[in-house]
Order: sequence, then structure tokens, then C-alpha cells
Amino acid sequence: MERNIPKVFESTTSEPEIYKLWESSGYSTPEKVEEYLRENGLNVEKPFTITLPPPNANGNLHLGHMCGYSFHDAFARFNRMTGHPTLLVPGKDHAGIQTESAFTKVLQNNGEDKWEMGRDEFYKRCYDFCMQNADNARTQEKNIGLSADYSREFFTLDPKLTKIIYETFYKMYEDGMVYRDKRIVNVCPSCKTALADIDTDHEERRGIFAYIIYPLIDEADKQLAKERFGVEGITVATTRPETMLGDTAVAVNPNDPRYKEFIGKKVLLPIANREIPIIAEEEVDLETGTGALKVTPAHSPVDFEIGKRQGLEIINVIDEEGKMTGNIPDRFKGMGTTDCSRALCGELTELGLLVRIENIKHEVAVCERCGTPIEPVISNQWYANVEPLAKKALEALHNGDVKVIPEGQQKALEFFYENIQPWCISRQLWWGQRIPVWYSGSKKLHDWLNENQGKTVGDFEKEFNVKANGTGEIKLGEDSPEGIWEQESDMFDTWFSSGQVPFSTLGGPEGDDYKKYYPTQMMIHARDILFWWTARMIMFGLYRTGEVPYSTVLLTGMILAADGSKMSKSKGNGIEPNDVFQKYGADALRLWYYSDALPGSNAPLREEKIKGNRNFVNKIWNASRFILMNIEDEEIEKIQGKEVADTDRVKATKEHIEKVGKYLEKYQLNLGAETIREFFWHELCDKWIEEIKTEIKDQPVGSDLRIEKLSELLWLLKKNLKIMHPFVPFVTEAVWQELVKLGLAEGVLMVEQI
RNA sequence: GGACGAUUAGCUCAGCUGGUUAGAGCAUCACAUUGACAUUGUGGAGGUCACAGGUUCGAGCCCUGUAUCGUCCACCA
Repeated sequence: MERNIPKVFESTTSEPEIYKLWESSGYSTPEKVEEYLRENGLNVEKPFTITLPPPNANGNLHLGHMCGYSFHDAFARFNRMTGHPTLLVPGKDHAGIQTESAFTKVLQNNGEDKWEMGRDEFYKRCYDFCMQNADNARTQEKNIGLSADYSREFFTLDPKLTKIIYETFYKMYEDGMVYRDKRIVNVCPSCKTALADIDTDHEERRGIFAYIIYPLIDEADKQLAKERFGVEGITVATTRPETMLGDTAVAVNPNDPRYKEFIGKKVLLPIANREIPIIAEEEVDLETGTGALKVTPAHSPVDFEIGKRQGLEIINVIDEEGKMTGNIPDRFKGMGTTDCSRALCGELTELGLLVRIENIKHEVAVCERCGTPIEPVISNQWYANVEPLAKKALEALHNGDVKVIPEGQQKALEFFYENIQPWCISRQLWWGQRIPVWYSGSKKLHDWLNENQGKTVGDFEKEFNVKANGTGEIKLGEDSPEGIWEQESDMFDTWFSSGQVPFSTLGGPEGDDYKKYYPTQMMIHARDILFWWTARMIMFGLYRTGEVPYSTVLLTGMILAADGSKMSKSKGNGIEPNDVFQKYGADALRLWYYSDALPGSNAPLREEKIKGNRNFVNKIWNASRFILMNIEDEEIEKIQGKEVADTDRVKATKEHIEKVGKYLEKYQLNLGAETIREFFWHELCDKWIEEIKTEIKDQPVGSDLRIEKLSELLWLLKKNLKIMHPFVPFVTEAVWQELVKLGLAEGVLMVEQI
């Protein structure tokens, strides 16, 4: 008969309508699902919760985000359809340094200046900027069909969340886990903030390797050196000549026969004209350079450690913007490091102390965000000693309280915990959560007293010839205490807050949602932020709640361009999510991703593949359409009440559903996707529909045989729609609603039980 | 330097605790069909499962080694 069902599933128009239906149903809210289950006398299982990775609030979502969410959504839908009140918690991340630099650029393009604007105004404007982008991201999330509970959407800078982050900090402070320390830290001269080691990348850059003679002091030593090396000094090799102004020693290996006699002697540091000792250090490699290492504790992490062991003086010669500073000849002051290096090499050549310069390629630490080479600088920062937390996290991994998929990545995480370093949690930014600390008098006073143990406020006043106006002690809290207190200007590292989202988004350890939905069940995120994020979430979870925040971490890979290269804006080989939605629809994209993107491995995206999946989506639509068009109006009533016999087809379908369920429980979406496609297409469509076509051929409308066969067919269709729904929610729901229109089904497929 | 992973059809990849003739999608070839389906159906061709050893009644899967590629970690001046 004629029924007005379009021949093609129009994803562009249907998908938004279906999403609206889901929204108005309210079933993204777990309480609503629970209510539904109870009203229908269905089993209510344990809640199923996932905190969604909040995208950075400063930009658009890319395909990787979308596809990641399609994973979350598949598990959520499956759980919702198997009796679990299901909660996907959506949110947006303020993403500290990244947003700050992005918004600074926006301002620059407007001809505005961050420094003129000032801290408060910047914060306000940046907030608005984020809110705008967040709207955008939210729309995109909905496009992929994400059944998240937007009534619970969070922003990481929401005061409610910040309160919980601060509580964690206070607790850590009381437990002696956070402290100020003067250490060598990575500073990005462009972003002008400290960075944790993990926030740096290593890149191969071209550089120089300069051989410089440090003349010996004593005549006898000079003679010996002359005989042995042909020059009256020790030759050191360095990739950074400018740091020589801060040298406080030359280190040699005690087992190195070339230098044995010189240990304990002194050399004259050229240009700076300071005497520095030659010291013995096991770590010095005999093979590298000349075997003699210049030691600059202030500007090299290795040297810093050596300096600490040997009690060397620390001389700062480079500031946080990468400019020469400190107690150095005036002509170098304020120079950039590269210019200074060049100038020094020139002067050394004139002095006859520069042996040669080699051009080399070497690994350089660069800022993960902007690629600027890192400047190691000594400075006071807030640190968190996370070692005890790492130990607990490691235990949790060993106990199997948390499982990482794929397994290989779990080992990487264990390795990270085993080698964990103090975490620098302060950032010199304006955007983020301000560290809730006040210093009596000034921060400078506090730090000075801290690093000069035994000295007094009076000593400080003398040293700097100022009035201290305080005691240098610290008070925690957001509001200014009585008296003269200086507020901490630094912000928390953004991971300090995102590391707590599994409980901070549920209201913290006292929250109602927390009591009901914590610990969550899964965490799904991109592999490349394993250490930044999951590592911290597990530690914070154990620390604040005594429980792991989730039992399974599923890592996703990256989506690559068709040729296997990374998608990037500069290469122009990226694919816009909206183009994919327009051309093929969300279901097709989802199904492609499930099939091709295995946990932890990257997936090259080919358009043909999405097209193939689009054809399958359309197949679902058309098979359903065929069935609907074969059922005559007068047959509907009879079919409604008809029990279906346990035919081979019915049996096979039941087995199939069980099989797919098992795949989902084992997180094997690829096998699930393959199985539903195979079964629906090649069993139901190719075989069974064809069989039934012949079985009911020439049977009069309303006859028992027709009713029996059509009922069976309808049963098969519905069962298939349900089990396919987690994978291709839009088209299955669209078909379901067609059934509802005819009175052959009820409600919303989203909460139908499989 | 260390850790982890990969190597299976022309391409992209599956293959669960080892069990007959090793699978899918796309591409390709032949035939059929205008059907519920921007098609679809049926059938075919295509693989020494990187290499070399070993364990086993039996190995794509387990063990040892080699090669190539990739990712992450690391302070080599």
C-alpha cells in the first residue's frame, strides 16, 4: 500500500528532529530513566556514569572530539537500554594557558593589549569569549547525538567547582604535600609562565656546540695542561655559551685519566673573570665533548642537581623572558640569549679562548603550546609532592581497581607513576583559578625567608632596604585577611582542576550527585593526555574520596588524514565535522569510527568508508520502510497483539543480541559494529526478508499466514533496531517513530530495553 | 638511552583463553536485477599471516632472536 515514507533517510533534516525528541523526552537525565523503569515495572540496575572530557572552551570541536563522544554515547545508550539510570556529565574546560594565549591573540588582532587592559578586565573578556565558544561546542556535541545531561553541564571555573579544587589544595597544604620551593623550572619566554616538565615537548633543532678554554690559575697546572692538551686550560664544550656567565664549576669524571690531577684545582672563568673549581662528578660522560662539563646550576636541570649535591653557588644570568640579567658585565645585560651567545663567542675568539664551533642538531625542550624553546630558570613556585599519591595509584592499577585499555598503555602509566617528580602547579597566568593564598607583607618576603633559613624579617629589611610590613607567613583562603597581606598572583595549572572533575562535577565528596553517581564507571579520552589527565584523576580521586574515580579507562586514538598523516590546519588536510554531517550524517560517522578506531590506535579517515556506512544506514531505513509498506492498515490491530513463535529466525536473533551485548561489555565496539552490520544486512535483509516475501506472496490481506509472518518480521525489526541503537541512534529512532505513528510501537527507542 | 606497540589480501584493518579449507570493508572481475534500498543481489580472483629458530598432536596467536616502522618517556653538556 501507499505510505508516505521517503525513499532515502535524510540525515540532515531528520537528525536534528530526532535530537529534539530526545531532549524533550528528558531521558538524558538518569532520574527520568529511573522513573520510566519503575513505572513500567522494569529492573532498575546500578547507575552508569561517565564524566565527559570537557573540550577546551576556546575553540571549535574537531572530528576527534566528535568521534570520542560517539564512544561515550554508545556505552551510555547501551547501559540506558539495559536498566541502568545513565548519566553523561558534559562540560567545558577553561584550559588555562591554552585559552590565555588564544585569547591574547584574538585581542592582538583587535589591536588591543592585554597588559593595558589589566588582569580583571582580561578575565572578564576571556570569560565571555569562552562562553560564546562553549555554545558552539555544545551544538556540535548534539550533532553527533550525544545523550548527555545538559542540566548538569559544568564549566571548570564555576565557583562551585573552584570551591572543591580549593578544598583539595587546603587539604594538601595541611598534609604537607604542597609547598613553595626554589628550583629550576621550565619557563616559556613567550607565554611567560612556568611549565611542568610534562608540558614541554622535545624537538630536534639546529644548534651549536662551542669548545671554550677555561684557563687554569696555577702555573704548575698550566704547564701540565699545556703538555697534555696543548693549551693552558681545560676545554669545555657547550651548546649554550651564554650560560657560561653563570658557571660556578667545571665537572669532570673522577675516573677520567685526562683530568685526574686537576680535580680540586681552579680555573678562571673567562669574561666573567671569576675563579671556579674543578670538581669530580660520576655522571659526567667521558665521551661527550671534551669530557669536561661546565656547570651552570641556575640554567640547566642537570647542573642544578650537581650544584645541589656539591653545594655550588647559583648564579642567575637569564630572566624569565629569556633576557640576560644579574651580576654580569653591563654590555650583555638585557640581551637575548642568542645575541649574547654570539657576542660572547666573538669576544672569546679575540681572547684566543674559542677553539671551534660545531654545527649540530640536538633535542631541545620547547613549550608544548607555542613551540618556543624553554628557558630553564631558577624560581619560586608552588609544588605538589604527588609521590605518595602515585604510590596509591600504582597499587590501584596493580589491584585491578582501574584498568586501562589497551593494556600496553597501562604499563606506560605505571612507568609514569614509578618515576613521578614533584609537580609544579603554579602558572604565571591571568586565566584560571587563582591559588588561594595570602602572604603577610609580601610574597618576596616569604620566599626570601624560605630560602634563607635562619634569617629574620629584620635581615630582609636590611638586605633590601625596605620595610617588610609583615611576617612573611602564609594564610590560605580566598578573601583577604585583616592587615597587610599580598595576594598570590599565580594561577593553578589547569590540570590541577581538570584532574578533579570526576568528583568536582558531582558536587564534591558531600554532593548529592556524588553520593549517587560516584565512582563513575568509565573514562574515555585521547591517548595523548594519559599522563596529564588520567594520571592526575586517579591520584586526586584516591586522595579526596578514597576511591578510584572510575574502573575503566578507554583510550582513543587520533583521526588521521586519508594518507595516514596528521590532520592539521597548516597542511589544510583537515576534515570539517559539519561537512561530514551534511554529506553523510552522524550515524554514518559513528559507525565508521566504531569499526575502524580501535582503542589506542589511530584511524585514517577515508570518505569512501563513511559513504559505505551511510549506505548501511540507508539500508536500515529502507528495509524498515519495506516492512511498513507491506503492513496494511486493517492488519495493524491483529499484529499488535500477536505473539511471535520461536522460529529459527527468532532464535538466531536472540543469540545475535547476546553476542553484541557481550562485545559492548568488553568494550569491543569494532566487533559489535561489524556484527550488527553483518546480521542486519546479510541475514535479515538478504535472507529473511526475501524468504518472507515469498512466504506471503499471493496471500490475501489479513490472512492468518500474513499476520504470522508480518508479526515475526516486525519483531525481528524491532529487536534489531534496539541492539543497533547504541551504534546508529538516529536512524533507528527515526524508524521507531514511524512505527509509533502506525501504532506498532510506543514511546522512545532511547529507553526501550534491549 | 629506555619503555610500549605494530608488521595478515591492491588499500585500511579485524582475528576472543592456540583447534578444520585465515576474515571484513573499500577497490577489482563476471553475471543478475529496477526491486524496499542515493542501487542492490549472487559468485569469483586475490594471503609462505615481516624473517629465522623453538614449544606443541596442532601456531596468525605462545617462547627466543633479527629486521623495518611508529608512539611515548629520558638531564646527555
